[in-house]
Amino acid sequence: MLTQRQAIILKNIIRIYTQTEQPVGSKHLMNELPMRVSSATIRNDMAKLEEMGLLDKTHSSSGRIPSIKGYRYYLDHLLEPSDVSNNDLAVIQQTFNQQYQMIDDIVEQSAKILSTLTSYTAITLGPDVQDIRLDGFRLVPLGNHQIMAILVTSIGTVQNQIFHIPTTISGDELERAVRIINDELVGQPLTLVARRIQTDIPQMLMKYVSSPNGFLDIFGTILKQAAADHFYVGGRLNLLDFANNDVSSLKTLYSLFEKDDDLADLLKLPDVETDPDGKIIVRLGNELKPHTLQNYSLITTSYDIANHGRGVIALLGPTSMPYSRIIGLLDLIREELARRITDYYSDMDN
Amino acid sequence: MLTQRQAIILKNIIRIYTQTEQPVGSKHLMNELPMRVSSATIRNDMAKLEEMGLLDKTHSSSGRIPSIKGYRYYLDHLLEPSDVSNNDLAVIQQTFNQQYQMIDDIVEQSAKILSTLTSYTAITLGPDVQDIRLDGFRLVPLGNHQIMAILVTSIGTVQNQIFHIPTTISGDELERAVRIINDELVGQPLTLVARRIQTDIPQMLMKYVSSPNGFLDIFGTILKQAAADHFYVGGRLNLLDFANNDVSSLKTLYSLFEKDDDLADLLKLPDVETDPDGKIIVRLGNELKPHTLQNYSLITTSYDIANHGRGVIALLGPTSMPYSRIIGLLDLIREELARRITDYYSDMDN
DNA sequence: TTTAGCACTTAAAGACATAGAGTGCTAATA
DNA sequence: TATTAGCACTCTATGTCTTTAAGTGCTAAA
Repeated sequence: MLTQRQAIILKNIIRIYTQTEQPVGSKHLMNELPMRVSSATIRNDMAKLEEMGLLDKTHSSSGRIPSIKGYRYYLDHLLEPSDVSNNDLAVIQQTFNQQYQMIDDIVEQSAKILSTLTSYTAITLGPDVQDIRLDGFRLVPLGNHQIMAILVTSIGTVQNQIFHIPTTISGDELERAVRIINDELVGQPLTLVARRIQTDIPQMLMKYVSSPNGFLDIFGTILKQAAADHFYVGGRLNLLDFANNDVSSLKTLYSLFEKDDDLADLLKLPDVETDPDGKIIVRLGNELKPHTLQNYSLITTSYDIANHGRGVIALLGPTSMPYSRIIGLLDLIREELARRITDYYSDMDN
Repeated sequence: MLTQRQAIILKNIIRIYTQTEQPVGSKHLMNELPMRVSSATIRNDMAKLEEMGLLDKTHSSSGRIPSIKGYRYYLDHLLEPSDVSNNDLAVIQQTFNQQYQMIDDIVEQSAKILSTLTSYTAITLGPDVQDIRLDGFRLVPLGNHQIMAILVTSIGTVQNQIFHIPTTISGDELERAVRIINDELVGQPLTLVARRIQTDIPQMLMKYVSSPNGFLDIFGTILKQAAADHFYVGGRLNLLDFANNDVSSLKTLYSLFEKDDDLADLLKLPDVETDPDGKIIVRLGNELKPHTLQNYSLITTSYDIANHGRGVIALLGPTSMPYSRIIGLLDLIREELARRITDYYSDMDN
């Protein structure tokens, strides 16, 4: 257990180190503490904190820097989120205020706001409703043997892709196939739809369409896209500032951002199901699987939309972030994002 | 005028400097020349080349590095493109060989290949036909007051975007409006279409549709997208390697890649109209407007598709590139890209 | 015209001294 | 008993000096 003074010392070393990125010495720290103690006393406490593994030295006679364990202790026991500044508040309100064409635009916008205000890199994911249903499927002939396949889901997201179709498939057949898909599958959860196009649907199509395989390929492709998570990354370029010229880690991180599956692994929290209140979770580099993230810190949280699932907000930055401010900010944006999406749904319903 | 030996010396200094990034000294160079001369002779020639401004020194007793003027001279008078290696050739053939859904996929693929083979950053632009015509316009209702607008051009490119429509516009009206647009404008060049929706089309719509403005906004938006240039950038991450940790130039370059208009300014060659044979043009940093590009070099060329316009291929790299190899490579990819697109068109026509 | 030879220049690397910021420990103090 | 003043010690950062190696320019001979 830490004494109260040790806690204050740890807290302030972390605060100062975040600002200066330099080891903090006892004399310097003396002038930064809320109470008056001598540098020798601070030195004694620092030695104890180091013994406990909460502080490190860069060399035997250097000042102290927080260790990973020290950060962990700080995050678990000492951190108090601070209020969002008026300036930040104004930016958030103003930037969010606009007309959105679809939910994903709001989600994307929140990643932009978060990255702008923090100068780190933000990642957001739209609400992941367990029972997203198929709302409609269209094939639009574009001429030149091209068709555009469009799939709309019950939460308003739209997937589309252009396909080349061989001359052997007639427009008539396609139209019949689309009608069957819509008659049979609209209103059903995407998971069930995915199962059924493997099982009974092919036979059903067979009756009316001569070669259902090409058609099912198209539908399956776009269905898979619709069912997959789509992440938005804001402030990619900020990474250049806080990755200390570590080109190799930059490369792997940028590649990571392109792979939605890997991002999902990284962000989906193990206890996201059981944790109802969207708690903010900070994971330090060593606690993350890809060891590329060693010197970074990842803050994740989730937001709830009543009856419309739960999404994820995350922030990637250096280990030495001003956590108080950042977490206050994240909390506000979480609420704001949820509110905007809720508004969007209620606008849609009337 | 350079003597033959001076030319050889300049050429070899550039060659060695490209490999080592170190100043080249007379003794070292002596062992790298095709003929046997003493270091003193080389020193004399080097002094003359420096006098002419073709070489620089980093300090008074250092070896020589090529000056910008030296590179310019080399590019204009000494450079001989080398043949593409068998290995590169195999990569190009193999990577190009696949089924493409649309022309832009081929253009994008060529940017990827070029950046992979060079380790630099490639930018490509699809063929820019003067008389791209409107091939069709569709509005697909998606439910929830959303519609997808789709515009197809005569060269097979497709633009689509989702819009929110107010309840005041009826589906019937939209359908009528779409029919009028297609009847009146299909087959006409996009430039003319853009003009006509400012002039006579609004009145024409007025007769059949109560409020044509919302509709024209949608059509105008997507028309503008279809008429704009769409660039593909390959090997963005390679920039991290050859930008020497210059974070600020990295940021401006990455931002540049996002702005198609700025890229167009940069890449569209002044003499692209008058130059029929798609010559390869190298522009060094100081010859480019954005002074962010000071330490880089931009190689541009164009490719012709008979009756289907002309596109642009570009490569951004450090000033000290192995130009012989790069230019040979660029030339081959230019031909290959043109061939693939031509094949695509002829496949489409039967 | 070319080359050998030589004096000169400079950057890079190592050796060394010094200042400054920091520590740990001891002994005195409240 | 907890705190503090004092002091010896440690390590980095900085500056100076020296040496080495790679290079140059110039001169005189081939």
